[in-house]
Amino acid sequence: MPRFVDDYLSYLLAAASARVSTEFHAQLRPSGLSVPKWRVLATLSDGDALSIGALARIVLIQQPTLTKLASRMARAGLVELATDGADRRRTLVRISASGRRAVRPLLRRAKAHERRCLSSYSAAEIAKVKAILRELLRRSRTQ
Amino acid sequence: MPRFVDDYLSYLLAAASARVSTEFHAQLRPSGLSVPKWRVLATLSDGDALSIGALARIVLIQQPTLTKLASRMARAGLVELATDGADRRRTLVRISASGRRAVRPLLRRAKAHERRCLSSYSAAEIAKVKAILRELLRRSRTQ
DNA sequence: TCGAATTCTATGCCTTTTCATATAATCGGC
DNA sequence: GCCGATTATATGAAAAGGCATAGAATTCGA
Repeated sequence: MPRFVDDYLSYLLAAASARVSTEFHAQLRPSGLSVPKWRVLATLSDGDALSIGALARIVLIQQPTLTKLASRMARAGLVELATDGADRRRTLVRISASGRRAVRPLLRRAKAHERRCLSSYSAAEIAKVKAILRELLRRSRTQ
Repeated sequence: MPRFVDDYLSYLLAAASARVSTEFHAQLRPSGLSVPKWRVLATLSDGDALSIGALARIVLIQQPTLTKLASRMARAGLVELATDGADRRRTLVRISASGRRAVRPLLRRAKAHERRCLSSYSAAEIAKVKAILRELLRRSRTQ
């Protein structure tokens, strides 16, 4: 007997997400990074500094939680915090050299992990799913 | 400039999942249920009792966390706990009458919310995405 | 049927998150 | 330029979660 959740979009997304990221989580352990820390570093790895609020929206963490996470990461030397000169309410978060060193090998592993997860799908299928996920995001953002 | 995460499957899944369930979360607030409580009740709503471990796997919560959540929910009268007679290591969790009353309107709302999220996709697209998500789950389960 | 190995849940300690709100800076209209 | 409204972040107390492990029941092989 199928349960309610078995056909429920929200559940399928949560389950697929949990499965994929839990598998990768195991690869994270040796580096000592938690999942939230990894997400922050991965997000900051290829861009410039972001404000607390902007970063929180991207990494799917609430603002007060990110404020605390960022300050722990700053204490650990993974990121650097600075007040935005243009808008002094803002705190900018930037990846540090040491954060960059920590995240570099993980980015490679993450890409490899994704390839494994998707290895049996065609490029067209992968593109289709990603497009639908992006579209779901875009749509709900503007609602 | 696209960030690393923008094309990263794990992120797209997490983001889509977060977006969809956060929207629904707002509808959950009046009932006083947290997302984990809602998931437990929705899972138990259409089936029989489940053991702590089986339920934890379904609702994507770790076992010690679920042990604590279930006991809070039992204290709140939403579920009932009982030792499994057939295997006395097991604790069975069953939805109570009051839990059922609490979850019934939410199940309707959840279905409506899902329809809204997916309203602009064709039936074929929806089926395709759900199939791929289920396949991702099936595959990683057996690895 | 005995005992080691396995499975299932509970627990304790510590870390992290949440919720509500305070504080600080900026914006907009006058 | 000033003031109320808005936006951005920080903070504090309480709740929840994570990890390691203990305890209890079951299983399986000899």
